[in-house]
Amino acid sequence: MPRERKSARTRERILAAAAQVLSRKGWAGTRLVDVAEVAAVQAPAVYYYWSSREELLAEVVTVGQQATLEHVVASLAAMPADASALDRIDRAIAAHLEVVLRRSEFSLAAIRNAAQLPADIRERQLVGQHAYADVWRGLVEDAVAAGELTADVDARAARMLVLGALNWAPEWWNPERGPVEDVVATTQHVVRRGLSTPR
Amino acid sequence: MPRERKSARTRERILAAAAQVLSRKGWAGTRLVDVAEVAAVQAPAVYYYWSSREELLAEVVTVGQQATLEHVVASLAAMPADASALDRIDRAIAAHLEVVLRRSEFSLAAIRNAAQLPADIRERQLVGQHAYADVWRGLVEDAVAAGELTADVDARAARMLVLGALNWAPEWWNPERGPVEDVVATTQHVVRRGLSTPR
DNA sequence: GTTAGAATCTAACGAGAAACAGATTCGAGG
DNA sequence: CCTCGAATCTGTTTCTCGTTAGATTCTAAC
Repeated sequence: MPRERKSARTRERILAAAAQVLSRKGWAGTRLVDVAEVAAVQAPAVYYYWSSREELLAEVVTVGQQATLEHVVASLAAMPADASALDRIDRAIAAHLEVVLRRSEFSLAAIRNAAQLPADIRERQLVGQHAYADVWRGLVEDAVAAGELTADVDARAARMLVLGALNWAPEWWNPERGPVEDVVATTQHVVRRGLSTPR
Repeated sequence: MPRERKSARTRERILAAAAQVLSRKGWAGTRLVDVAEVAAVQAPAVYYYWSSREELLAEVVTVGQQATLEHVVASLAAMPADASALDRIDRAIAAHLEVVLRRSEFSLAAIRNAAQLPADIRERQLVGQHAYADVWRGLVEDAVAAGELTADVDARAARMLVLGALNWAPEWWNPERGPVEDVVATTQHVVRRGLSTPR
């Protein structure tokens, strides 16, 4: 097996281990020894791939954040151009939940630690967060403009309530309770009713 | 001024300071020096009131958790006995939001750190969490039984989606954007529509 | 095989923070 | 005033953990 591959795999293993520990122990509580143990490696091996603990953890957060943005954007891009605004919201809900429930360690690490990041990293994180918020703002605005979505509630609040419900899902869902698809369906159902124009 | 009062006030000041730091820095990142600085006291003063750092932080979490439970239960108890199930849910939403948005430091400390608690404290915390979940389970079951609430979605998932939206609110709401009452109204509106039986 | 470089380890240092001990100030009652 | 105890501080100890240095093993190419 080629050298590059093996090295890259070790790097991924450490990164995944860091995500796991970070999501459970928090930013300050994540010790390199624990990360190393999960990755089946000694702590100093981390310094072969990252220049500091902070950089490793920052990468975990970035990956966790980007994964959601990219998957949602890609899912939306894959839809037919004439899809209705509400259908696009349904799709975004599904995509968001798929990431946070399936790649939950990275997502959880990013979500749970957002408020605890050191100032400089927090700043970078906010940029990505705003980019993602823009996607949803667009989705909601389109739906309101198309009359498919009720205009009698504060759009920002409504949007954040939905995102809150989505981000919270990993806290209570676990695979043993049933397939991701069921949660997705329920969420789409509730959100669609909650936001759509009453007839 | 009586001695007891002053002493009790210092204790409260330290506890509030701990809540503030804990909500921003996370369980492991909360240093006694920082707490002490916010409380305008030296670090060892903490040991006059608590036997360890862990006990202080645990109390913050307990208070943050209990505050929500108690306020919601008290609000529901104050309602007329013949209130409809949906009205009771509206009231619970309002009460929950009032606590997490107004007493946000304790709530945030409890919510954000729930997953990072040391095992023994986490266990105690789960007991309270289940007690609170029971209250909501009851609310939802009553509404379904009364036919005021749609029975065609998974009740547990729906309940957790709502609680997620509520718990997430402090992450995006801030007083400058407008009064708590507005958020409460929007939330009640969206949830009521999201869960109620389609006509 | 041998070697060079990549990958990983073992051992040790040093900063930072919790906890403890003892000294000190403050404030109410005699 | 003066004293006694409550409340808080200063100085010190101990331990944990990130980081560094240097040694060591593994692997691909010649």
